[in-house]
Amino acid sequence: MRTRVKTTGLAPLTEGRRRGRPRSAAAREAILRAARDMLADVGPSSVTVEGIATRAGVGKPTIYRWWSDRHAVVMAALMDVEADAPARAGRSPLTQLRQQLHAIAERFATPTGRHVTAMLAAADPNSELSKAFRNHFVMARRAEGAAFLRAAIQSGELGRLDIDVALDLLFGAVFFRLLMGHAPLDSKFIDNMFELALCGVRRGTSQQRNTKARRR
Amino acid sequence: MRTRVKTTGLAPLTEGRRRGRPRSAAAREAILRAARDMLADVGPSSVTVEGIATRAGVGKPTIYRWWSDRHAVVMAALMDVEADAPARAGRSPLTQLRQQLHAIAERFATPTGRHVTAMLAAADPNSELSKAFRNHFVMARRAEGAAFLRAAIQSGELGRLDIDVALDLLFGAVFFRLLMGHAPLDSKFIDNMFELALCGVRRGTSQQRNTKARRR
Amino acid sequence: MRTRVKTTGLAPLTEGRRRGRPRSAAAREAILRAARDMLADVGPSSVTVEGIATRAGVGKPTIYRWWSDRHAVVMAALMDVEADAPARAGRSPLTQLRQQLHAIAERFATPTGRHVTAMLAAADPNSELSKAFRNHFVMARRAEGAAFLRAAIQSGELGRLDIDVALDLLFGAVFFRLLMGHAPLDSKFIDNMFELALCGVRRGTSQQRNTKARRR
Amino acid sequence: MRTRVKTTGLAPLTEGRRRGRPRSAAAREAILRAARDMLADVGPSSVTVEGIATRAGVGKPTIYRWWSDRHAVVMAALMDVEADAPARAGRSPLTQLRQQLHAIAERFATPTGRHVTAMLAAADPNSELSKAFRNHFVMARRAEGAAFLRAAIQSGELGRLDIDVALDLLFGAVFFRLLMGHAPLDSKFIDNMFELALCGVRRGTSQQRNTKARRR
DNA sequence: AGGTAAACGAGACGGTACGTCGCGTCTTTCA
DNA sequence: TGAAAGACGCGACGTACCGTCTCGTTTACCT
Repeated sequence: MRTRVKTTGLAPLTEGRRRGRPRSAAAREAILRAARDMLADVGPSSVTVEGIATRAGVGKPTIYRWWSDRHAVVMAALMDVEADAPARAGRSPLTQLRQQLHAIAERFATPTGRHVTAMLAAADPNSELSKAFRNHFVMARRAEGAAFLRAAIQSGELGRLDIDVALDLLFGAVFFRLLMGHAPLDSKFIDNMFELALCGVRRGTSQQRNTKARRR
Repeated sequence: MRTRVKTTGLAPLTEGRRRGRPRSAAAREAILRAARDMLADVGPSSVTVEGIATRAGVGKPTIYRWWSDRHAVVMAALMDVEADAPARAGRSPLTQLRQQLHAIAERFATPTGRHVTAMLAAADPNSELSKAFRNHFVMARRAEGAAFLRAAIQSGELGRLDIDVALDLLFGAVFFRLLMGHAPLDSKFIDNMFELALCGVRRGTSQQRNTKARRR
Repeated sequence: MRTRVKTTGLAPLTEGRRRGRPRSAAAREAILRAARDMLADVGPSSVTVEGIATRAGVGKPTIYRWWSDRHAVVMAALMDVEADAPARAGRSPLTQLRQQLHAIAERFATPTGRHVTAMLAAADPNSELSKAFRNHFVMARRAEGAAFLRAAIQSGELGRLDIDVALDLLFGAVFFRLLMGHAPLDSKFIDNMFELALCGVRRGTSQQRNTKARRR
Repeated sequence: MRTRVKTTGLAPLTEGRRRGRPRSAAAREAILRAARDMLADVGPSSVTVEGIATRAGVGKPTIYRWWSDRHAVVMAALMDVEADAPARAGRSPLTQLRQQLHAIAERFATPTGRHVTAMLAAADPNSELSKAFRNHFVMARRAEGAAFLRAAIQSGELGRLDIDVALDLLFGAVFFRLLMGHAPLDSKFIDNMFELALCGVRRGTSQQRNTKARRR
């Protein structure tokens, strides 16, 4: 039989040592590297399977052995950006959360970041891959953010609030600027936005300071 | 010379009566109608120029006379969705703003709405058409929202705040759920999100009342 | 009614003075001139109606007012090559015939001549226009040749022979070399061919004399 | 690299076993068969690549892998008519030559024969393909005829003559009637033409007999 | 001298076919 | 037996011309 499991480029061919020549991990890496390079040049919708194959010095069928279709390869290539988020050692949970938002903004403000955003929006929202993609890029961060928020509530920095709603406010604002591009996604915006979103449930005196700082 | 101005389907060939046979507005309409119909069926990336031409009873070159490529036609078709604006006759500016957010959520929750969102994110962010597209769909609403916010501040319903930041919080949260799909974009969410975003700058006691009133 | 007589570019719009603006003979000439120029550049199959119209500074419909389709215009343009027939003032009818063959060879050896030959062969053999074309170019010459042959028989230069057959031999040989291009269509060939074709029915001793005389 | 050798449908992809999937000879045959069928229906200028592809159950690009453009495919299809030349077992070389001319006339008098003639004349006379085409169809026969003529001279049936000139007379006459269509290309014409062309260099008594037979 | 009807240039129209590109599959040979 | 090479069927792309159809303008004739 010819059919073979597609690993979607995520799982590392476990399943207990097959017979015959093993799949070339080198080929897989070359493919991803080529795809990443091309993405940087031309954007996701202009990356072609044939282009990747040529650039990676690989046959097209080898690509299709690992991924089910063009979309999947491109997504995999985008997922492969370095794992970032080097464990911000901040003071308070709230400060850590704010720093995280800054980091995200920086990360996605690059051309590649734009491509990721584009793929996020363009893909069939119901596909398994698309979900994995969203999960990998956004929801994982959002989960981090949730931890910070919970910690802040625990520590008394914040009053009671719906964590999901708060996260969507914060992350939404960031990605909205990213997608629309109507105004710069700079650190000032993040601070202001952060402040406004949470000022109603803030405890302590940092509130006033920040509110002043925000004034233009 | 052969080259001719593409009007990007927006401008109506003004510039003072050209020579030769005028372009057929009927053909243009038929094209857009056909494109819109196909969009509803299959999604933006599966709409083909040949399909549109056939369905509209139009030659392919006529399509390319009006728009420069496939992308442009599809965008134009999506822009053509009825201008809605149901003239929310709300009480206070803040209520009106909240109702607007509900309306947007409803609108974009449809398949066509998803398509619009996909195109918004997928298109080359620097292209003229893409900007027009974003402007037409999102920024126009955002501008409406800005008016409500200003009115609310004027009327004393809200304290001082940075309007741009507030808008990106509100709209960002809506589109974030739309894109990520990690949680439902229901009216409860919108109320809660609205509440949290503005609770820090709210005046009076309307807070509790609104939250209850919105329950269905 | 809109329909109008196509004159096939031959008849000069007689039929008793129509009303309205008369057709512009200048436009007609410009069209033919443009077509002829383009023929010389690129060959019959690459001459386009749009090209002619542009080059002649004329609208396409004006072309179609005079001729029914592309083919007809091109043919008309080819027909328009000057009527030549330099009135060979030869001695004997046979010499005149031979000189005629030389003249034809010279005429058709040009690029335009090749184009004429191509059209001769390529056109639908049953169309009216195609017949007129063949008639104009080849059969008219052949008729001239027939006269020479008849005169030669009358004068006793030639014995009895089937004139049609003899003409097809002579003209066929010329056009065969023209089309096939396997060997040069030079004057030596024509002399030799002429000699061989008729040597069986020749009277007198003119045979040797002619062969020598023709040497260059 | 993407570019690939076009074999012009003549050479059989030899050159020492290429890598990758070999070109499908079956597809090539199907293409030619489809093209030949369509030629019989509609004539060379109405045969379309898309039509061939559909009829042959083949993708358009496959056609362009074998031939460079429409023209080349049609020519190849015409070349593919069965190799004929049923080895005329005649008596004398001269009789064999005459029979050959009859055979040619018969062959080219069919619609397909007309198409061949049309292509012969219409194609760019300098292209490689065009030369091959002429060679295949006409010059190969002419070479056969040359052999007959040489044999006839050797055997004393004919006196000395320029073989090239004689061949162009004979073949020219046949193709002239074919192209011009001013008179039927029947067997009587061929006999008469044959007689007249060679009567001057004929030996023996067959001359008179034939000459009488020719009279109408 | 003015009307008026046809021809004019320009160029958009519905079509058809072109030749190309990319998809995802298949069939070879090579390592 | 996996991988490179690359041909395959498919189908859409964007372009070139075809021959027809408006447009607004020009030009000669005919009151």
